[in-house]
Parts: sequence; C-alpha cells; structure tokens
Amino acid sequence: MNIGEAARASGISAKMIRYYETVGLVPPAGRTEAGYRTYTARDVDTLRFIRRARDFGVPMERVKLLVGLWQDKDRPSREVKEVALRQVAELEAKIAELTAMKDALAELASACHGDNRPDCPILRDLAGASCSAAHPAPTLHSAKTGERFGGNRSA
Amino acid sequence: MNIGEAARASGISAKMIRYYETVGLVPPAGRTEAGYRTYTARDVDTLRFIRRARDFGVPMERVKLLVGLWQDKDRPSREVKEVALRQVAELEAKIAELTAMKDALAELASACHGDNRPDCPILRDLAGASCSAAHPAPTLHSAKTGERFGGNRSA
DNA sequence: CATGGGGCTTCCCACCATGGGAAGGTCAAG
DNA sequence: CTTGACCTTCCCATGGTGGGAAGCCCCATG
Repeated sequence: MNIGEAARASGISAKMIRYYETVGLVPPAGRTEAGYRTYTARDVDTLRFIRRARDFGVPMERVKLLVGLWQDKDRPSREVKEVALRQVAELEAKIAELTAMKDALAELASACHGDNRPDCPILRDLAGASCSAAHPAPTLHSAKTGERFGGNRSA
Repeated sequence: MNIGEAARASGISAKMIRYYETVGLVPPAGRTEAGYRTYTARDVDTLRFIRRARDFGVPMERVKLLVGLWQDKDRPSREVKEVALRQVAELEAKIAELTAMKDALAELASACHGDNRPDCPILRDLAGASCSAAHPAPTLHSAKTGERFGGNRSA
C-alpha cells in the first residue's frame, strides 16, 4: 500500500502523512527499493485513529499521547479519561472566549441602525470604550485568555 | 512619541505595530532623523481601534476594512453592520463546531470508568467508529467546516 | 521498446498573528 | 564617557495545512 492509497483509506492527505512522520507522530514508514513509502493495514488504523482524534480538535502533542496510550494495552483508563477531560476543558474555555466576543459584538450590532446614515455605535465603541462608557453590558475589551490549540481542520 | 510609548498607550506590542505597518494595516509611521518611528495621538487612536477590533476576533483583513469605514465619515452604517454581522456569523459557526466536538468528547469521556482497568470507550471510539457502531449519539466524525479566522489573541 | 501520464520523492513557500532573539545604532541620565 | 534602556532590521519558531517545482518511478498502451 503506497502513500496515496493510505491517504484515501485513512482520510489524511499524503502531505500530512509525511508531515506526521517528520514530527514523529507516526514512526517512519517502510520503503520499497525505489524509496516509496509502504503502509500496512495496521499503519492505516493508526492514521485513522489520529484523524478521529484531530476531529475532536486534539492538538498533535496530545494526539501523540493518546496514540501511546492506545498502543499500550495495559494503560489505566483513568489516564485516557484525564486527557479527554483536559481536552474538553480547553474546548469549553475556547467556546467561552468566542461566545463572549460574539455576544458583545452582536449586542453592538443590534444597536446599529444599519441604514444609509453614517452614525454607528459599532465604530463608536471600537474607537474608544471610554467615550461610550457606563452602559451596563459587559464590554469585553480586556480579559482574553490567549490560547491557540487550533481546532481548525479542513477535512 | 516613539514606538514603545505608542505600544503602551495602545495596548499593541511594538513588534505588532511594526508588523501592521509592513502589511499595510497602518500607514508608515513618521521617522526621526535617526530613523526612530514617531507616533501622534491620532496614530495611537487608530492602533487602539485595531486592538479592540482584534479583541472581537476580527481577522486583519476585516480590520483593514473597518478602519477604512471608520475613517470615512460618510460611510453608511449599513456597511459597518454588515461587517459586524458577518463576524458574528463566523464566530457562531466556530462556536458550533467546537461545541459539537466538546459534546461528543464529553459524552465519550462520561462513558469511561476512569479507573485502573485498561478498558476504555474513548480509545475504542477513536480506534474505529465502525466497530462501536449504532450507538445513538451523533458521532461527529465527519462534517467539519475547516475555517481558521484566528480568534486567538493573547492580550 | 518508447512514450506518456500519473504516481512518488524531497524541498521550499504560504497562510495568520504573534513572540523571541541577535546584531548594531541612539538617546538620555549619571 | 559610560551605562542601560531604547530603537532599528533581520531571521526563526509556532500549528497544521495546502501549493508547487524538480526529478525519479512504474505501468500501460501504441
């Protein structure tokens, strides 16, 4: 099985399979005499495992951890659950952050006429919360967590 | 006002101010004879405007658009509102995506004993949804939007 | 047997924002 | 005049992913 077939079978692009190999997420694939990478059904299982973990937004470092646990038949499920719950917590944090942004912006937008007149509370707010001070809505404009952890996968 | 003072006054790092200049988000700053960048109070206002927009997760391209609208005293508020609502829609899409991930993973985790035994439904699911088929929960495992639009700002 | 097309290989570049750091010039206070 | 804080430009890294070039390989068809 060459890399193209493995890619189709696993749902991971050939590009990414090579990348995963370079960063050590998967061990180096076997090679034909001509230098082509070869994959076994077991290799494809691993790749599929990785893809599903990535579908949950799990960053690669954590995927590496999960693959290790998966392959260790004696792992305590406690460890797996800890990793999963950490992931859930980070997703929740990210969701909360985005939700705060969304709510604040949606509220601003709802205050905007959206007509041909130039007057616009959205721009007024962006230009300086200090000006339009004292309206009760939580202005965001501070408190950002500053994470990253992707979550950006174009399948 | 040099770049350090402008950075403190605007809340944007000096690094990022220079970067914004190179990508054309802000016009080139004035320079002293020695080559130091100089900033006026107006420049700092613009930088603050940018920071606040970024706090809403607005990507740079969109920020550029907003700055343009802000500086055009005759813009119709309709245009500004459209941009804001587009942003809200993208935030919502991202939130929905993360929430789907979070819910699916949280459900899996809740099914895991989390003790010293190796048996783990989380790993079983990751190893192949086809095996543990037919459980009613929406398995995610498909349908990803694949966006990016940051939203990652460490203030 | 030759040729063509589709695969594979490696390598570099791009994205989006941001931070880190090196090497060297400048400014102001002591 | 020295010291230290600042400024300048330049390169590199992140996290994942895609694009593409240059070159080799394999198979099938004429």
